[in-house]
Amino acid sequence: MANSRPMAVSRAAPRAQPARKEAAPAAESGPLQLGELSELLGYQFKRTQLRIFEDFIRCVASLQLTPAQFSVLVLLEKNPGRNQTEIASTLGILRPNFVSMLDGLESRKLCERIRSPHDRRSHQVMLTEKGHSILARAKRLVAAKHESRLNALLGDADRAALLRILDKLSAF
Amino acid sequence: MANSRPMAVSRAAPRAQPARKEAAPAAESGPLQLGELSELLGYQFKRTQLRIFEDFIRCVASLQLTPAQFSVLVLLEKNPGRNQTEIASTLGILRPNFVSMLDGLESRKLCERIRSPHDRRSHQVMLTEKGHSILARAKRLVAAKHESRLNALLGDADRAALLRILDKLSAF
DNA sequence: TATTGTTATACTCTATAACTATA
DNA sequence: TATAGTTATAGAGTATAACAATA
Repeated sequence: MANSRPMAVSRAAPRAQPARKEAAPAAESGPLQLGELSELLGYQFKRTQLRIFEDFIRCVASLQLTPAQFSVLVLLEKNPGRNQTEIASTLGILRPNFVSMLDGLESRKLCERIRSPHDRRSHQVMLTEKGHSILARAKRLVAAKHESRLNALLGDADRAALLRILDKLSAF
Repeated sequence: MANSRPMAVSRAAPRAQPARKEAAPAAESGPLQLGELSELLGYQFKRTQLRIFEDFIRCVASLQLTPAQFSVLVLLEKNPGRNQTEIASTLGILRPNFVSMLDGLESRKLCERIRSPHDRRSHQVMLTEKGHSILARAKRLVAAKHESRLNALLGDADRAALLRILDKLSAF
């Protein structure tokens, strides 16, 4: 999990040019220049997303839940009785890969599969009492440690702006 | 690469409650409710980032460059002669994993490793002429197809706001 | 002794094909 | 025949330990 903490993705100190020289020869030491990566949305998105997930994992470490597992539990809570195909596809998880994921959650008694009486091919998936309880605790940890830290850094205005922009990007 | 195109992460149509009933029983059909995932920055970040990378890959498909390979080429252009450890760590890539990545680029004659005369343990990595050329073409494709599509969707103001917020989040 | 590049390895994610049981 | 869940499998991506050459 602990990767080599990479540089600060800083936009600062653009290193003044030697005035006359063309094609700046690049520094021979010190931090590297990111060049156009600084303004490449995909690059910045990826790096930021990794940091956010790292923090999420750290914040709910006591409950041993990954971001993906958390997202499944949230979906089960809000949509009890839906089948595996529906849950998986909503989260962008391929059905074959969702099987072992559910196995993990079910073996921990956080959710259960129940053969649907209406269509015996499918499973109605739902949280157990323990699943509800763990999810509630996870939400509290996320709100108190993870989201609050993000909010403190961003401020209410930028957090709202970010969510609005992310929503806009859902059409991308 | 082509995953099951997941739902629209929409924030719309919150499904009016039946007025008196408590604990809304959740829809029995139709799209699932995302619940608190709608406002979970990490979740929205991840989904958006995947879409952005998919588009990037599609846009530079003719040059067969992944986002990671592109980022290496950009870094080599701006920082010629740096060693593998420096390049890799700047991009958050672990040194062992960077070896095969460089092998791939070098076998395509896009870059070359040169034993440093000052420290014969290390390699000075630099773009070849072909590497410069491919990178220039890649940048044009990214600007003309990828970034322009993002900009069209976001608008200048939101693009700038997003980059500013991402920069703020680099301290996270 | 410490560092650079490297190999080997393992674990997670993601992706596709194909099977079974139901419909 | 089509669909839900499943198995098997393959390929990325990511992580750690350890080795040879060099400092």
